Amino acid sequence: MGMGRPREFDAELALDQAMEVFWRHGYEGATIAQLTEAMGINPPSLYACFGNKEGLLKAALDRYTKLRNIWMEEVVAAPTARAVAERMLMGIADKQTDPANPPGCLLVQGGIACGSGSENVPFELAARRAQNEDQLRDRFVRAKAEGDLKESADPAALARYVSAVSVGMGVMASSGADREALRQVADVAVQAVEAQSTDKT
Amino acid sequence: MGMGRPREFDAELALDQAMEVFWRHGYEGATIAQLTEAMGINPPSLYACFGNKEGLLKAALDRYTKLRNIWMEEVVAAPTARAVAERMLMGIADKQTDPANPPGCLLVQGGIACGSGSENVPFELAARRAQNEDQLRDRFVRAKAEGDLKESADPAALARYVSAVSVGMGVMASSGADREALRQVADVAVQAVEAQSTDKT
DNA sequence: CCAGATATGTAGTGTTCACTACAGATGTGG
DNA sequence: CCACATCTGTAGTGAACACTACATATCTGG
Repeated sequence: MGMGRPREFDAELALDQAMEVFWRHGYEGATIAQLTEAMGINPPSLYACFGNKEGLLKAALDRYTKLRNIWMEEVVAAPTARAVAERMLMGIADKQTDPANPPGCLLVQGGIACGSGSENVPFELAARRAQNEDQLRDRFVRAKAEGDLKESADPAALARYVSAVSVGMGVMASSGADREALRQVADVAVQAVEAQSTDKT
Repeated sequence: MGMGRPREFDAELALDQAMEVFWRHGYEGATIAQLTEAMGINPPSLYACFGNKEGLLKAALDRYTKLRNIWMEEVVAAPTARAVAERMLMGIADKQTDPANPPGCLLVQGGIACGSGSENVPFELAARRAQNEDQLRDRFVRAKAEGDLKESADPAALARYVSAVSVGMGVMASSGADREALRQVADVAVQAVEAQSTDKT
């Protein structure tokens, strides 16, 4: 009972290429031909390794959120709620206009609305955005407990707000907004968090 | 030279139905079969009237933005920059969760990323979102001239910010956020505009 | 070096897509 | 009532899609 022929491509590297195609064209707009060409493999290799197109997307999303979560750890490590929001939104402004990647955010570009055979793709993306929002909410809950946020502040609402702004910035980035424009948005957005904070020093 | 057989369907009514299909499934996710069924016509009638699928989308967008601009007139008629932002974002929260329409905003759901034959669809949507942003900017320029906004305020950045928040809210609505959740986001968001205002009475 | 197992490349499969040819229906102008 | 113009319904068209059958190649365990 041998172990069979080993695969000739690097799955993670191939995933990075697939990720970029989904990022640029969305789930439905990305074709298997584009994906296989970008990945440098043929369709049978893709299907053997990832099951089907949706499986490939999920694998790409796993990789994307994994890297993103590492960054989010740094974000929520900021000392105050205001600093968290600033670090998050300024970082988003930079990342979404990084020329190394397509503009915007994969969790939005991947597919907000889909056709009748792919209804769970938007659902899948939304679930991963919600994870992000939960991390923010937990951090803001702590900020409130620490007296960093006002007693009247609603941590869940604040987290939803920051999440909404970052999504909106992503859409703007994908339609051509440059880094400076996004930073200005982030700068204004942070002031709402500041308004909910206690120490405005 | 006769005038030919008159069309048997109401073009505006048919457009409303097509709009809803694009709104729910996006440009690429919407099929001609779904569109014609919703519109109550057959493909040749669609093509005779709107040219092709993209022409139909543009016609639907024209109708959408026309109705939206009427509403935007009411929004910018609010007395202060803060009131404009509040009226806009609270209205967005309500409209994007109106059960009479699909959730979210057609200018986002229509297609943020598209495949290789439809690159100008996202561009088209972005152009219409930019119109909206311009209306806000003009209003905020006026607010600054009237001393309603601080001297340090950047009307263009504020308009971009409000626009970004509304887009983010739209994405959230399409992924299940209810009206109350969106109103909370709007409430927080308005505070950033308030922070740029002079009279905080 | 052989048997079993898995990967690869070529070359398709059936299905669905946007779009249309065509014939018949329904109007207007003379 | 006739010539002409436009609409409508039926029934497709070729192209592109996600996906796969199959023969071949390359590994491991014995």
